[in-house]
Amino acid sequence: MEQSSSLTQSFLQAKCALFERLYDNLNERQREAVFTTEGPLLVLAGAGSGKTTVLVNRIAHIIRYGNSYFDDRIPEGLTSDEVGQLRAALSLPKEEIAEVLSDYASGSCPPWNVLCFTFTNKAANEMKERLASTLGEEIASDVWAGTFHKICMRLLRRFGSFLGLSDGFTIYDTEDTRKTIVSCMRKIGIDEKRLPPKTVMAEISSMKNMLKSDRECREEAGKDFRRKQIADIYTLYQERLRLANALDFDDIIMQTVRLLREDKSTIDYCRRTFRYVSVDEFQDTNYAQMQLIKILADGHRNLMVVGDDDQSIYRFRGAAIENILGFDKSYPDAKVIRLEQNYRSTSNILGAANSVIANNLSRHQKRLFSSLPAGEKITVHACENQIEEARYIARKIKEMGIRERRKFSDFAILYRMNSQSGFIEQALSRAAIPHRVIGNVRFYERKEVKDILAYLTVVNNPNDDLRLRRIINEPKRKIGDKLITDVERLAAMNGKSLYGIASDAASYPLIFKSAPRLEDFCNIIKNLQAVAATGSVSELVRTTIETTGYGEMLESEGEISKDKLENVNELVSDAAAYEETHENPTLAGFLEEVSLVSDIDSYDDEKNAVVLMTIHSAKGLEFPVVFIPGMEEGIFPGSMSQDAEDIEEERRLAYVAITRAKEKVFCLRVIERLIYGRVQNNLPSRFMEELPEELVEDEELSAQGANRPMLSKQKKPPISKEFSTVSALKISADGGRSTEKFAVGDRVRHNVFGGGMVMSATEMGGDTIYEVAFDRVGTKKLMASFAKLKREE
DNA sequence: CACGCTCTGCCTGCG
DNA sequence: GCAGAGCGTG
Repeated sequence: MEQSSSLTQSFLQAKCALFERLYDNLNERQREAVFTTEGPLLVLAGAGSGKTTVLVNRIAHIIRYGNSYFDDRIPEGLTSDEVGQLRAALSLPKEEIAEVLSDYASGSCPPWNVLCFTFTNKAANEMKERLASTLGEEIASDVWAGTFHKICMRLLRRFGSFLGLSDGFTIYDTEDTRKTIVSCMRKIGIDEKRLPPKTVMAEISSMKNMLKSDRECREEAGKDFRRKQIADIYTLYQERLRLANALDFDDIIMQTVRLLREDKSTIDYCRRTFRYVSVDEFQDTNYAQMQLIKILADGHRNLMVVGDDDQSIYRFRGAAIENILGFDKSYPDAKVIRLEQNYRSTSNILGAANSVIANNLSRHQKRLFSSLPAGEKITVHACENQIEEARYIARKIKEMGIRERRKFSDFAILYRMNSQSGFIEQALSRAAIPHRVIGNVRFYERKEVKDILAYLTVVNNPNDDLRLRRIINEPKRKIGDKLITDVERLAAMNGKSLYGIASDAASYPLIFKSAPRLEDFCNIIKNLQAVAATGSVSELVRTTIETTGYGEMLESEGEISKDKLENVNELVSDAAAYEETHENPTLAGFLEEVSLVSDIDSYDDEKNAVVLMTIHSAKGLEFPVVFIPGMEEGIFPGSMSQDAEDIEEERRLAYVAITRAKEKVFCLRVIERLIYGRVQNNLPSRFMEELPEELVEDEELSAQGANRPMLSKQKKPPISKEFSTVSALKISADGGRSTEKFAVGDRVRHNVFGGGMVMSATEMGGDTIYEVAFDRVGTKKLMASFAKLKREE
């Protein structure tokens, strides 16, 4: 007894020591997260704290060893010799330790029992690649790793018939959704001016994110007319989706939750399959996704979520930061592990980022630290205008490229909005600096690409009226609006799809005359369906371009449509690439793949080029040198952010931007900004002011603009003759002097427009122009001497 | 039915 | 300042 107890002790010690040795490239906290395979686990992973490493190692660990680290059982018939050998194994190279451990591990887990939600496809692919290098290609490919949408689509394709979804259902993108909603509104007779489709879309989307059906939406609306209208549109919209055999992005999640709640065979399958569930970028999940996670994880309760509340930047899209802030309420027994050591950025950069984010109130308290040297200070710089700002960036890239022998791919330019890229692209081109822009117009959203995809969708799912409408007269086939409307009317009357009517046009007197044209179109589709049934996807794409006349149309347009032709042909190679990377390539699979890619998925850090993208896209990436142009009030934070919560989100965005950098950060701003065709003089961003002075190197005056006075923290603002901005704080300080002055943030009242809030104040020719966001009529610019603004009590 | 003119309305953006 | 939508005309 004595003997065996000490043997047990020795064995367990040796086993744990071996596991620790196996992961000695991780720190203690990271290792703990890897070993904690059972039960709910929240990993609060600060920026650059090795979150992905933990996630990958943990999954590999689960598959290989299960809960072996904490499992106190010992293998049967273990001898003291074996334990001695185990101890001796500590000196072996890691691969051999791994071998030895698998002999003694008490558990392992088939890869298909492991589920991991990632934020982008790119993250999922990277994860699979990293798993492949430790576990081998075959095992890695059996892990369920993907975005919420990918995983849900897999479940919907398999079990969706329960919900009435038939094979080959379509995914509606934002544009399809918008068009459908507009058409629903017209049907009901709701004025698009009074109720913008954009608002309706956002409302319906947020209802779906809250898992609310149209019925619940209507019940909640009560007497609220507007909300009742939205509920009506919601109902009709869902009806349209159902008829078209389509789902929108929000439905993919919502319907999956429904499926799991209502269909026993689905939930049984999932509970059986997903023994281990992990979620990356947990701070950006929404309510529906959280419910999905709970349903899936509640069988085995082996749920690990990783995230950083400070990097939650999708609130505007429904992400519920409460998911991460209140995880311990959903799972009171959750273990919490904080990863606070940053391995990415210099301590100056981290100090700057910490100091900015410290201004946020709603967050998990934590303090990231870096063991890297101080490094360079943050450079803060003001330029005269956006052209100068762009040139400044180009010049710095050249300088640092030569002096510090940097590659172009060391540099990233991260901005608040895509429209900021234009000037910078120009400057980089002129300076012959290779660069790539991520985002802007997404490839799959270009008209010509969407047109070809619409053909493919119709081939796959002829009932998709929306896509059919898109292409029935593209290229022109003399099928005009009048005729389409007639076909639509017949379709509604007979309960058929547009295609159903068009393919049988001769039987309807109303459109009998046009039957040949409609039937010609249907024959094109039928022929393509035949190709789809026998040939490859890429062949189908090529045939589509040829037989629909689309390619011919583009060719005949010559030079103007050269790019379009290229894009369309690019689609053929995309299809070929899809065929190569998938085991059972199908048209439906290709279309799904295409609907679910994001622009960041195409980012390839191997290419030696400067990269331009929004801060949102840069989440999860890192670069040696980061430029952040447009650090101005009204841009970053944007003019749309008003309440404290919006500002906190913007601040998190600033935090994300700064923490992307490993070695150097440039914060840039512009004195005179041309925006929406107007000149704006923005104040420096408050986030710039929040940088600690000792970590900042002020390079305020650009070489070109040195002869002109500039705004700076210390200097008084300049009063140039025709146009200049006065610091809002200044106005506030001088407030009570002569005529009443208002500061940014003040509540004011206007005779006609009513109450509102001052958004900006600009001195101009002795007068002050206030930009006021009125509660009822939106934002207006007013001259102080005319507007007769009063302070609102 | 196609073209061209005017009007509007603008962030970020999973998939 | 620019693109996309709506409207009127040839």
